[in-house]
Amino acid sequence: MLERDFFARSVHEVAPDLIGVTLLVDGVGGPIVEVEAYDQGDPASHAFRGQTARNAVMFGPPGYAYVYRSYGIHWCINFVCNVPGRAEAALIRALAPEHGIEQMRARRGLLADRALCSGPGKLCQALGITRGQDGLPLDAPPFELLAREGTPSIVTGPRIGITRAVEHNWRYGLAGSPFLSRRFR
DNA sequence: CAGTGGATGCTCT
DNA sequence: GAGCATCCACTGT
Repeated sequence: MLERDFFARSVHEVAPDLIGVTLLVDGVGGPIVEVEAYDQGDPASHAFRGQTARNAVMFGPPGYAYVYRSYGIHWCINFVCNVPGRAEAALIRALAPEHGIEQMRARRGLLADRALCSGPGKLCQALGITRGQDGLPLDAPPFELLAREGTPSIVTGPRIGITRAVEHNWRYGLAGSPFLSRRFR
């Protein structure tokens, strides 16, 4: 498991450190290969305009899951970072499917491995993440986070799917991974 | 491969 | 009533 205070830091430190960390939900998942950072004062962040019912978890303590519905169809999961009130979070965008691949296929349909978790919405569908996991701590079931071994080679670039604050290179990925949602330029 | 548009539900203006 | 931290199918090269 990750150290208790892993998430009690700036999201800009946590996000790259998440690359290579294994995320499991009820034993299904694999090493994270793509993450985006959203911080306080970030016009692209859900927390930018203050606390609401939807984003309340972002304003709470670090080390918790913030799950929201995207485009009315998909679910996306964030890990809350920093200290309460700072409302920073790392969006988990892709992982390498290694554990429970059969269950992922059952949830996603018969797809190539590289299509199972290569996007925030796909990843949540493959791991069975919904509103039911919003606000749950990351150091207790159904979650399991396993520290990475070694230091991965990390690439950065602009975040995807946003219209504001596009200038920041706050998207982090595992260099050369075939499981990214999109290539890095 | 690149580009486009529809599906769909909820939040906030 | 607008606008999404998306995905997939479909079009045209």
